[in-house]
Amino acid sequence: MAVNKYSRQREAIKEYLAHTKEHPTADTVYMNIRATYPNISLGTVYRNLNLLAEQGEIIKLNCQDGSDRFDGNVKPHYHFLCNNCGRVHDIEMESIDHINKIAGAGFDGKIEGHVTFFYGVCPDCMRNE
Amino acid sequence: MAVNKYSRQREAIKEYLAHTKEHPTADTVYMNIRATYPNISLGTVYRNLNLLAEQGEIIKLNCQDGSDRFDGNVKPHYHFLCNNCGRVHDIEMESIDHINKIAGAGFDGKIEGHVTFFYGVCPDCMRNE
DNA sequence: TTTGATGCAAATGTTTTGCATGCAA
DNA sequence: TTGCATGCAAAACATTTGCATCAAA
Repeated sequence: MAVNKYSRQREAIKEYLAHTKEHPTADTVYMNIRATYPNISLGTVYRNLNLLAEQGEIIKLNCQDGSDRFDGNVKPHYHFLCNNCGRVHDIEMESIDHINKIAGAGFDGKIEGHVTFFYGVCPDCMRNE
Repeated sequence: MAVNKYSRQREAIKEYLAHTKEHPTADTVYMNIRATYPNISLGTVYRNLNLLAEQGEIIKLNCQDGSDRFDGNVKPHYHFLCNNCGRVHDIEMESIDHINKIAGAGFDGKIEGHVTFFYGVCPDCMRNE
């Protein structure tokens, strides 16, 4: 695979994702990067998001509400989707990898991992109701 | 909310989903129903799938590969996505609802539930490799 | 120079919607 | 009859892609 050339746009996208906890969609990334690079195109944003995700520098979240969102935090962690405001939060929690074994008990295939989304009401929405 | 009127198309969709374990996409449902009702339109298929899902008669699966699929089995159960053939299988397993508590321990919001997808290699693909 | 990256616009794939007509109640 | 459901086609979205140009290396 060819090595990436430097590009200001890609750096800006990485930088933005590294400093936000918003779990933005591709379009939201686009809007934010445009504040700094007004000429950046949506195509470039998509190309770079996919490239960075393939290379493991960011994570592409296939959210339960159907949207794709991006996360600059590549450490394994879980996510929470608020049914009220629709925002995605990180959850710090102990490992639940043992559920792979539980699932494997009644299944003849090979279970390599799992993806889990929690949902409910987020702290912000609980306060403001 | 108005009560549904009977429609052969909607019945055919329910019937089809009740007897398959394929977890088909909307387009696959469309293709299959067309065998019986050649004039059915994709719009009708989408309208009915969404209607049935809203009413809890079928389940809309937001699959980890990005596709939306439908399941006629509304009993709570888990799903497995094969990384090799891309098919979705049902998994019979004991409850793992305790992970909601584990997640709640480090989170200030209210956790109402979770959605989990397991992935790996399915039994069919393990045999044929 | 060479070649990957970009901006732009067109193309693609999926899902939704408007509307006249059909059909269940 | 009434009004929900349908078929059809157009519209709406989200994402990808072709291509000429730009800019790292």
